[in-house]
Amino acid sequence: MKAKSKGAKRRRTVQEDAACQEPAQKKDELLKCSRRQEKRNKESSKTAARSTKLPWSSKDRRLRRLESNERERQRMHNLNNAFQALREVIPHVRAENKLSKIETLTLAKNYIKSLTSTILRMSNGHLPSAVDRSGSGSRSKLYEHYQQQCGEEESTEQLQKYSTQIHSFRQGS
DNA sequence: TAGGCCATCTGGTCCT
DNA sequence: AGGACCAGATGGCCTA
Repeated sequence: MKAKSKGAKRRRTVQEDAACQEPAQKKDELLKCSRRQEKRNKESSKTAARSTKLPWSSKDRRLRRLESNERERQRMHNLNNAFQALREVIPHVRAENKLSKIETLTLAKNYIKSLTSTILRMSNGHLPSAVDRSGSGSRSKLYEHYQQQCGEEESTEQLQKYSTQIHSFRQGS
């Protein structure tokens, strides 16, 4: 896996896009900006035609769109914070090798499985705090849930799988 | 330079 | 009705 040592990067916002109109822009940048602008104009004329019945003026729509964008940006930032928090509780990963989102989720899933399997092995499948007292037997809910998720044969392989994965992430980075 | 990863914008749909 | 959520599109940055 690649090392992720990217600096802070941020896509231009619509407001910042206005700078694209500067004559000093490089040729390809101008092309990209104008293409984007063109697409936006096409989209906005499409939506304008579609929503002629709506009570919003085009100025209002624009304003509401900008507010929406801001909320969406905030939402994605929150999501990224959650990803970061998750990265920080997965052990054996060096901080400078930032896990991608998919790696984080995959590793977290296998980490949870390996922990569950370890707990069950250490407790022989009988956890006093997790015993189902409804009368369905002595097996813990944790054990039952785990078997539903993993199946019998997988339960002993999780730790190995997790270690292998960590190893490969570290090597690839 | 291609490919991976990511941020942002956007419109549609769901939920409160 | 309005905000949250989602997925697709787009383009920037970085590395091999």
